[in-house]
Amino acid sequence: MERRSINVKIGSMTAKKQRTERRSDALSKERIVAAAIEILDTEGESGLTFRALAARLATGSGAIYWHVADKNELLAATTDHVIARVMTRVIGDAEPSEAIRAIALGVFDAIDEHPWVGAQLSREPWRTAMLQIFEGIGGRLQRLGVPEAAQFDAASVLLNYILGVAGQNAANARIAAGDAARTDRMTFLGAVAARWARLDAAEYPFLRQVSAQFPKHDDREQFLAGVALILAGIATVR
Amino acid sequence: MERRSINVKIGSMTAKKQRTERRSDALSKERIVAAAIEILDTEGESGLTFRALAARLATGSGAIYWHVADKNELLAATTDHVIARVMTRVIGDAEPSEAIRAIALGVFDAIDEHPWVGAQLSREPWRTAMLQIFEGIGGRLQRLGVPEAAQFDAASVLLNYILGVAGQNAANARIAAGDAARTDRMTFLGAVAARWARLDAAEYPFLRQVSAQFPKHDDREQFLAGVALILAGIATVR
DNA sequence: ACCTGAACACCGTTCAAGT
DNA sequence: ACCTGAACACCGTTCAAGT
Repeated sequence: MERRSINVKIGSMTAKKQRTERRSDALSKERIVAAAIEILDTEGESGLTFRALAARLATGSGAIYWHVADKNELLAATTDHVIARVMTRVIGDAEPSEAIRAIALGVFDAIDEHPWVGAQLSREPWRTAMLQIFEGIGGRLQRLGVPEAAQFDAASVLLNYILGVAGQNAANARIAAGDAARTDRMTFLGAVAARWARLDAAEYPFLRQVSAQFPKHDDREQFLAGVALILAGIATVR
Repeated sequence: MERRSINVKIGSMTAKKQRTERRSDALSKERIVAAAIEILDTEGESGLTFRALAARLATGSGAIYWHVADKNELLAATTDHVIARVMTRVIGDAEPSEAIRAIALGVFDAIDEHPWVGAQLSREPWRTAMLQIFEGIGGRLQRLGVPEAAQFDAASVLLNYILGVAGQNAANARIAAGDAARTDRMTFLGAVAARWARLDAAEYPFLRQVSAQFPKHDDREQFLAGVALILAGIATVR
């Protein structure tokens, strides 16, 4: 099948020697995860089916189950993969609060690139991806001098805030993708703002007021502003 | 069908006169939403299918589509219904920061009761449910004296934090429900903590330390501590 | 040990046909 | 106007059979 030629570049770079000596393009969890990420990025969450994945890997759909327990594990593995990359890139000896900002931003940008991660992160908690983020944040809070009794709560606020934003970005991307196939960011925000502006003035005064700033605002900046606000609150207890 | 007798109590209390004069137990969006909520509460998200819903309503599965566009709208309507109840209960003239705490807690408790709401809230944003929460928070921030330029960011942090926690609670409930059918809260938390304690000490020092406090901690208290932390951060800019 | 692909038990959604 | 329920086009998952 000519599909094979596409797959050559998918695996772990070149066809380095596998543990088994079978065909060099043998299936492996890594190749499956890589292919799944490609599908998720290009076709969206609904595009990832075992049939589509099998077709891309030029194999039978049942073969995937030899390497992966089920779709849940597959999705969790793709999320872990994306987040693990982010976290290794973020490792460094920056000043703690700066490091926290870097972690948050790294996750934000990763989700901007792979919106489906935002949904998955919340769906399967206590997996490697979340633990790495939590650990990264918690460690910096310790070095920041947050008293031990407050560290757990402080790390939790930051983590949950990040998860909340992640979920929203995933949802927005899903909506934008569905909308006439080619709605860009600005027109999407504009449409939301316009809808808010049309809301009942008595019932939604705040939303109407805010609708004016909405199209101008930058999600990434607002996300960072939120992190700063939370860090300011944490500074209060140390 | 004897199912009918069950359904009598499901609708809008007693069979008040309908707009149409047909059978008093005629289908309506409200009855469908109420039945869907019952299924979601008792069988979980995966239990809500159009076939199950139709069976409970003693009708054909196609009939539901006369009142509801598709499953997405059905889920959004159930979420709006649950959150709307919370928000009307919360309305009052409490001191602003106290009102914000009440809104947050109201949403938290609603999700504790209907875990699926936590997942749905993030899945379909910019719907009535989220707008009501956002408006409620934003309005109190104004009254709290937060400068106008900071109101949007401040309301967003709080909203996203709530959404993050909501998503986690939904996921935890889903896991607990799957686990041997009858894992209670404490043993679930204990299991998570035990797993954390077993993590590599070099890679996850923070998680290992925190694992000791984890079983003792109260999600609700921790949620409130997070709200307080964010409010403290917001107080910084006013 | 690993892969194949037909088969199974479901889904959401549609739609001709009824009342 | 509203409801019925068979039919359609999918799913994830299993498993006997192959190499």
